[in-house]
Amino acid sequence: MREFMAITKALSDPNRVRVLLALRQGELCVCQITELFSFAPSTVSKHLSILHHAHLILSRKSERWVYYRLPDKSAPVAVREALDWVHKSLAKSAETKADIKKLKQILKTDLAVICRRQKCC
Amino acid sequence: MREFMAITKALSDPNRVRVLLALRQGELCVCQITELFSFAPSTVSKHLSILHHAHLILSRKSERWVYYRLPDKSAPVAVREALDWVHKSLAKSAETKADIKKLKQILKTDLAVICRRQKCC
DNA sequence: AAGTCATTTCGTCAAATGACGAAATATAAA
DNA sequence: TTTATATTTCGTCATTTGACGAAATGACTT
Repeated sequence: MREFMAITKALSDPNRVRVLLALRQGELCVCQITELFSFAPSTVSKHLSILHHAHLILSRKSERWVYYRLPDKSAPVAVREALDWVHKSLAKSAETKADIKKLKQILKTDLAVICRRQKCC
Repeated sequence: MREFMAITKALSDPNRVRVLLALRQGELCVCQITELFSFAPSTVSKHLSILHHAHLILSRKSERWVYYRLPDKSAPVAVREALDWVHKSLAKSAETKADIKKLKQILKTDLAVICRRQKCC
């Protein structure tokens, strides 16, 4: 029950759901997600930690960056089913399409450039 | 997206999830659910209205009482999948078993008696 | 037509949530 | 070893949420 509620609470914020849908395109580092959302890095980090706590995403550190990704088949059943449900329900939504479009642009740009950009404005 | 978030927000409170699991036993009226939860009737009513708004439950008025039930196959896909996911994840949990046990006792008692009982203490 | 009763709506209040910026942390670069 | 940089943690604040009781609603009974 506690684990299940961690999942539903994680899914109860639209921006966290957007993260899950964005990660279907492949793993992303915090600054790429921050760029996608136009939120403060600390805000994005908090959202990611809530998703991570619910085991809906996994993290990996490499060089200067922390990457988050969706879990594989070995994830708990409740997690896998939640992720499938989210994707099935929203993959075709306008919001998801817009995010994926913006994400494609972000992925074209060098990581270091994106991160540095977030310092000034 | 809006409909989907209505569902996830509805599922983000454990008491609302408990309602969905209880309704697997068959339709229940507000005072029976109130009895199960030991909350104020107004609180239960609010929870039910949130579930109803997300289309996770249906309502029916008969004689003096309002009955709530789970929807049938004709419900939206996202709703059906959510309900299946909840049930699959929690049907065997300790909390669910305890609720069902208490519910069986409640169902043995006459509706009018239960409702009247909620006036005094 | 008035009264009763189950439920809902409204207003209030404490607690939780989600946003931010500043400071702390940890790792890579110089 | 110092500096730079990406991320996280912390404290603050406005908003939302979930609880309650009181009052309103709406449908049977009488």
